[in-house]
Amino acid sequence: MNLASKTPAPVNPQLSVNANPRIMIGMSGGVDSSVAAYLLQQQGYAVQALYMKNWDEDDDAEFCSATQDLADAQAVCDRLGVTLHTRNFSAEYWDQVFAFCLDEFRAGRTPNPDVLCNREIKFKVFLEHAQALGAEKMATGHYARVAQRDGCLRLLKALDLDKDQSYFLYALRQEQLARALFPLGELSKPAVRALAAAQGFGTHDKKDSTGICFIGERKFKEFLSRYLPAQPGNIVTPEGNIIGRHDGLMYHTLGQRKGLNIGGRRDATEQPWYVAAKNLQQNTLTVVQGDRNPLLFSRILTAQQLNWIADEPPALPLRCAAKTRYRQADQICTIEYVNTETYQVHFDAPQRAVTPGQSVVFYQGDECLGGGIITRGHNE
RNA sequence: UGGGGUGUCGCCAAGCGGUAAGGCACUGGUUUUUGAUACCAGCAUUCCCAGGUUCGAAUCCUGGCACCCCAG
Repeated sequence: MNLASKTPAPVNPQLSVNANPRIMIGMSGGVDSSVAAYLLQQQGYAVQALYMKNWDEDDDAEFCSATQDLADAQAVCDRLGVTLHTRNFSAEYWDQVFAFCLDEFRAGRTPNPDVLCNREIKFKVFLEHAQALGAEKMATGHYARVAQRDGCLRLLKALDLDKDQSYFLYALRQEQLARALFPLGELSKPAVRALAAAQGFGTHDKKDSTGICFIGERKFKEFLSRYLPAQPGNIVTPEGNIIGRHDGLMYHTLGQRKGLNIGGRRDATEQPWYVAAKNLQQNTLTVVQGDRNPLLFSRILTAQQLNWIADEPPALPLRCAAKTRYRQADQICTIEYVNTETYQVHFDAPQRAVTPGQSVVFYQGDECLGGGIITRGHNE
């Protein structure tokens, strides 16, 4: 850790609070942010923590888990002698993240709330409050790295490629990265858990949380139906045969199998059915059989709202790699310029379920170049 | 109400006298900080109903009932 040379690790952090850089760690009550806080302290930072509650829970289960998360975060902070602040940014989350997502669902697209949440909440609202509380920098438990290279900050994949979360961070800008630290970027998940156990953190064996950040795991359709009421329509084949009913296009996404309720048919094979397209005008869901069905694949995608981590777009066309979904293996592609707002990505191999509203994120080796929102997948 | 056909899990469907395959759907779990996908597990003591034959019947017989097709 070279940081040690810049800021000699104090024997007792309490004695040098004023001398060391002040940092605010976003704590969720999970093992990752617990260990991140510990590591920052080891590196000599004057650490304070901020627990955010950005969703006013609407059911008891969520309330309980939020309460437990806060208690877990507090326990870790107590152990580290770190002050834990709490803030409720529900209004900001709703306005900057959720309302936009609802609009996207209404438009038949599939938004990624967490990409937005990082840009608008964690690395904006949170950062501003951290600074207001006296911190110079902020940190999170994300698995990603930042490095200075050729005069600007680069976002790099985590060393643990199995946990790499750079996909969710592609929408950040230089000024945000300049204030952010990711202490876990060079550690493996097992190493993080081992550190947590060694420190006696109760979170060391806590199950990783999944689901939309701050909202948590939900039964998707049931959850969304509270905000977007059912709008039943027909499920059709590409030939136009009606073979079922759906409760609303927004409850399904491209490539999805579950929830179609299509059983065996005399006129079809035994393969499962998948969503191939949505038709908003007719309110129909087009489905096809077989997870390798050609109608589920796209060789090209069009993307907008691009963000380049390095601020400037790279020279195009550019051969690089891309992911159209989190945890997907890198896919070789060529990025082509269409106009200032629009780019096309041509994949060497057809991609399954390229979905409007989702993010395409570009990589060159271990560097995340940026990404954008998919507006459509196509083959020519 | 003459002839023919069919009735097995929510759906498709094997079985054809030896003690209920499989797929889809669904449910649960694993993986996963989106939505998905994938993977694993569960899912008919019972075969339209009632009798009968048999050591033994979803499978054979009889009688009902229902649906489909062709004739009316």
